[in-house]
Amino acid sequence: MTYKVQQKLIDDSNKNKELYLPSVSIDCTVFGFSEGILKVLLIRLKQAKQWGLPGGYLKKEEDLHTAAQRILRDRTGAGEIFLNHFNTYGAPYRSQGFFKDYPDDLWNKQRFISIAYYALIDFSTLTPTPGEYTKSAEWIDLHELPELMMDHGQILEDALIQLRRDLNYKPIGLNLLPPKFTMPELQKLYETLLDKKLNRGNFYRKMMRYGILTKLNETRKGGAHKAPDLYSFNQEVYEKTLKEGLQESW
Amino acid sequence: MTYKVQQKLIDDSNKNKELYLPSVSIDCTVFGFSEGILKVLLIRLKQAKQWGLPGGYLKKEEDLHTAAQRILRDRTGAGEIFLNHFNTYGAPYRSQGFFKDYPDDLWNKQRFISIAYYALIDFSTLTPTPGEYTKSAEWIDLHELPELMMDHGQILEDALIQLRRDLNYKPIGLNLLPPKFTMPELQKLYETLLDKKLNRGNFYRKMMRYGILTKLNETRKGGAHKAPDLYSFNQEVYEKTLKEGLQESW
DNA sequence: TTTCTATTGTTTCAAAATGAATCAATAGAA
DNA sequence: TTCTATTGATTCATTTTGAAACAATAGAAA
Repeated sequence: MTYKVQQKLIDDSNKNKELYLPSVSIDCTVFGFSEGILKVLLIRLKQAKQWGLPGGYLKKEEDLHTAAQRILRDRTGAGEIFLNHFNTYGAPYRSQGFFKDYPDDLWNKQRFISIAYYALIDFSTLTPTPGEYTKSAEWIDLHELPELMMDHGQILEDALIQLRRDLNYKPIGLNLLPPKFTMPELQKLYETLLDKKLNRGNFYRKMMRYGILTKLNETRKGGAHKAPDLYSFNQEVYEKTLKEGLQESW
Repeated sequence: MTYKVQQKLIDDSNKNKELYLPSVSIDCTVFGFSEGILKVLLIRLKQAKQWGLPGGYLKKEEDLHTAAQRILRDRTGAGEIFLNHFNTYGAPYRSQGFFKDYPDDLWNKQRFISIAYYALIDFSTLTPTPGEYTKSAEWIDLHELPELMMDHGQILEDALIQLRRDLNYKPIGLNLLPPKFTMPELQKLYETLLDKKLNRGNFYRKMMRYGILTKLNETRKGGAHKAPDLYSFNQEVYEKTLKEGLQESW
């Protein structure tokens, strides 16, 4: 490691110690959907070979959600995003492998308990731009995942499981469709997130029964074949459903 | 505050700083069920007026789940308990009110991000005993909750919501019944956790369909009226169901 | 302009699940 | 021996689901 790199590390380390709460980090799994393709936002830190989830630290007086938003914004330029906390990762030596070539007194090398969030956005509206510490920031297709640093592979896997489970409880994902959308578009979203084909008629019927959609007097012309109807959310019912959930079972 | 109390505080503070990771704490919401009554394990710290959830800190090289287990054991004497992480609480000044009369350099007064777990056990098998820092540790009926310290009221409320939701996914709670149990006992458990009456015939039918129960060739004699059949879990199917969940919906 | 075709909107019908009620069996109490 | 409350299990109507069908239609092809 050159002297210059070494010095930058020490400077950053001191700055971090000043600014951030020790022991706590935040990792965000940002899923991106567009036209039937599901991607995830990954970054590569400078000097790192492996990809990882965008993450960061918590400022000493900062709220957790605010921090998660800020970290995402720094990495991606994304604005207000609906973030869901789903798990916490704190195995004692989870970062040991990653930092093995770094000095032990590096602030970043201490043990961190990482609070994990996931989010879902439209990747076509966002071109990731690498930030100060990252050499790459890209949307990676979920079917072409590289090996990830530390326990980020596990975090990503868990996030996807949680996202799929949440689909049963919340009209999640609707917030990444445009204001007006068609039933096939909505179905495609569900199929992509679940990685599973759904029956068209049954999907239509079930969605309509939830009552969260308002059918507009417009169709999406332009494509070949029959023009599909356009829908928007019934914002009122949508909010209510977000709180109460789609189904109960017991 | 007397000199002696003050000195103890400082000693503990130094000991804590030595032993534990900064910024991270753990809170456990332990629900206790027995004979149709649902309670929660609450403690009162020495010098504290309000009740709170049993919580503690994470040792510098300790695993999160191990720490949660240890904290629970210290407070309750409980052995191996199935703990579920459900949320994290980290509002910047969440403990400010509680510690307002304490010196600012007290280790415990720093900002903590609390990792929250819930557990479910049979309260009749466990008599809580106050530990070193607690003057009381008791099972409190869920319908007679006192006001709790800090954000513990919120944590408890969230834990119950999560527990109820998990009932749809996991045969949770079964682990707090004795090895042999009756269908009415199982139903009572569900009714208590959900705070809702369930139809007897339908509950029976649904439970049987899951296939997680094995009917034994025994009945529970002794009570008045017809003796109910005894069941045990089909351990194999139980494990599988824990992984895959009871229902999918999509 | 007419015909064709793939896609969409909606319905149908059988199968499965659910809700509510019923009936037979039975352990202990009267 | 009879009575009674509870349990095990089933019935039946209703609702939901799964799978398929049919009608409508925008643009492509002829």
